[in-house]
Amino acid sequence: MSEPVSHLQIALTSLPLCRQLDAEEIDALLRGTREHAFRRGEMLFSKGDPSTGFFSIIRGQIKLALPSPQGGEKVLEIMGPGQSFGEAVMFMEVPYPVFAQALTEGTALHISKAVLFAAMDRDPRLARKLLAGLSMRLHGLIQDVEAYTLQSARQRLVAYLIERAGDAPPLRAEVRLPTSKTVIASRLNLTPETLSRVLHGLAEAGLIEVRGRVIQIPDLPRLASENA
Amino acid sequence: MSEPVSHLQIALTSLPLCRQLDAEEIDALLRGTREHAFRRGEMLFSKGDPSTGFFSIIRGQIKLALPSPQGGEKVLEIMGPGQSFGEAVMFMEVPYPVFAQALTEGTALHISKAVLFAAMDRDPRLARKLLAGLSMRLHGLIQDVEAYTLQSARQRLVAYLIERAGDAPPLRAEVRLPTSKTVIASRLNLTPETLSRVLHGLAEAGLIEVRGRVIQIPDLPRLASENA
DNA sequence: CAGGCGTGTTGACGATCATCAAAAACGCGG
DNA sequence: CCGCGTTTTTGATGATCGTCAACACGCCTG
Repeated sequence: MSEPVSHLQIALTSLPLCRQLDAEEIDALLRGTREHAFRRGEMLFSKGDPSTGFFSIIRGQIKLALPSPQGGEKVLEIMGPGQSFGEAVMFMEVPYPVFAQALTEGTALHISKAVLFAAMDRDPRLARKLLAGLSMRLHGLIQDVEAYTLQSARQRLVAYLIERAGDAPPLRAEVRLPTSKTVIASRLNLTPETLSRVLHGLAEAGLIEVRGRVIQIPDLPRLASENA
Repeated sequence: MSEPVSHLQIALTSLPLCRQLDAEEIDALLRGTREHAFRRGEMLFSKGDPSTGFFSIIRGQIKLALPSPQGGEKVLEIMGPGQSFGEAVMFMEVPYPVFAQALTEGTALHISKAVLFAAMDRDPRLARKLLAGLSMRLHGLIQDVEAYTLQSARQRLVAYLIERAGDAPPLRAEVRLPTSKTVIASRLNLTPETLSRVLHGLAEAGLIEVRGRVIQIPDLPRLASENA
């Protein structure tokens, strides 16, 4: 009666969305789930594509971004293992408003709209989880708007560093940038040049020490007090 | 057996969220619904307040905004009759990330979290509707971020006018600004001075004609082509 | 080890938009 | 129709940040 437990099953079960789901539901979802290995630079989907389900990252990094008219781009989110994206578009009749491109090689799960909707009808907890997830996403976006419209370049960078520092020790905290400074800059709505200068400025003020992608923060509270 | 139909019942039934709900569910929601009359300038809730439910506007206008450190504010949304807000915070354990202030006198419904959650457990369509609503909200915010980060003041204003024009005749379209130019400016992330100048510029280019809060657009496609 | 590409830095310059100040126009109640 | 407060406009000035160009650096390959 019992099938061998695949690594897909394990991956699916460990999704936040799927916690509390019984084995039968997991199996049902599994039937609409495909593993997708991606290469660095690969487009998971483009802006304007129709949605067929949502993605969850197993390994590697993916960026969500908007193309700019002049051929550039604006990075909205840098996502890593355990994070998922593309849920919201499933519930609308519009195509993707952003594109998704791999920053590194890696693998992702694609869960089809059909099996998810079917599972939602059987287990109302799934809908609740999705609502919670979308709400968090919405909240994050509002914070981004707040940053873009109300804060200076320096304030945005400081806020980003502090968020990344998380619960590191308040003294001698260390932050490792998740990807290239160019991408980080776009995420913070800066040019690479401006990011470089602001980092330099913070270092000159003794608030941080930069060594490549690793940034030392000798006094986290003092850095935080910059952002009054 | 049948109660008199209150105006609250009518208001609730006409909510997009409540379409397709049977009379019993409406009555259940009704028990957690309160009517709230508000005056111009009244705060419905402040940033940091805990959520107890969501709001739906019956009559009047309400703005959602972020306070700025220097005492100013950034308007996120200008909402009118039929629109609702505050759904997302119900699904998180965090307080409101924005505040809501009345732009005019009016009335709103407040539907308590408790009765809504109970109704959701009985009717899965409610959850589906909420998911659709939140998804639209998310989509709108992404468009806002796109506008703030990728477009100039002029482009944002043109896009706003075109959106407001909706399906008006392509020639001789007329747009009425929903509120004061100061509030519109903040919504578009401009100062009132800049809004005034950009309006002037568009008028000078023959793209629009401004008479107070009424804006004539002699050639909608030509205005749209401004935003390449 | 040379060459080359992607990434990051630095400097000079400029454009867009905010700020400050003041006048003008509008709306509304008396 | 007048007066007064609010909203909007206009002008002068300036700050922040983007643009363009050149260069440094690491890293990988041939």
